[in-house]
Amino acid sequence: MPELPDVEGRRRLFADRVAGRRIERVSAPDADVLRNTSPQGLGRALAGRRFDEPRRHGKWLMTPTVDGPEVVWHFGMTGEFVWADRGDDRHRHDRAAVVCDGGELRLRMMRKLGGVWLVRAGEDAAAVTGELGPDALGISREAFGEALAGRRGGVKAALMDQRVVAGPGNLVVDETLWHARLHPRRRVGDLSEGELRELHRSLGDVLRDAVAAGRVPRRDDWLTGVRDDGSPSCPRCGGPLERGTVGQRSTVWCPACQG
DNA sequence: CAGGATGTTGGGTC
DNA sequence: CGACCCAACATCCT
Repeated sequence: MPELPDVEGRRRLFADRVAGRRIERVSAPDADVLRNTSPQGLGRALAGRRFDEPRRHGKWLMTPTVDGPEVVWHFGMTGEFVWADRGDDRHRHDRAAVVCDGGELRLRMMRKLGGVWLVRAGEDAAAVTGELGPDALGISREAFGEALAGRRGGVKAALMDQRVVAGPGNLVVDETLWHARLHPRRRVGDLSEGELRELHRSLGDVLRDAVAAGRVPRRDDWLTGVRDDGSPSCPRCGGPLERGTVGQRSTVWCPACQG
């Protein structure tokens, strides 16, 4: 699930339940999800410290400790946080846990595509995340225009590129293009000023509603609610939706609405 | 059994 | 360098 709204939901869980807690130790039955450290290394770096307020950039979550190192999380396609009582039975996909006073934070992740990184004080989380464009949530019309300026490829590929704007994933991008009535294969350079404005507005609408839901919601009046149907119909015009591959990703769009 | 799934990286080509 | 394509990663589901 994890696209920007899903990661924002995890950030909120962390802020509500984990920030301020004293860290006792780390356990990682699947040590390979710790990408640049070991269970022992992470435990030594964190034990005795307290988590500070988390922040998010795109699909990345940064959870600093007070005056100490920070932990950087990426959820891949299947990762989530679970706040559990200490010692509760582990789910088979609980890959790592940070044991705190009063509970433990689990990283539950079926496919191990995400991971956990340790960023020591003085190091830069950007070395882990790589280059990221401006966060897509609340991005201004001006910053959005600058991010897309000079792009020669298709609009779906551009919005999926985390170096252009950070946060949108496959579902959010399809949803945004459907809201904006733009075909996913349109070239960025061919979009009119009005179409760019509509694209920016749609991205904001989709992200705002999804963030409020704490995840990308399945809604009957959105593409998300029908895109997995056998023969999906457009929630707007009722016509048949089309499926294909755009920008190397499975894509759904309405051939009647999206010109 | 084959193929696909909300993500990213690293390789290669033009 | 930019755009695009593919394979790989790990696991479950249809």
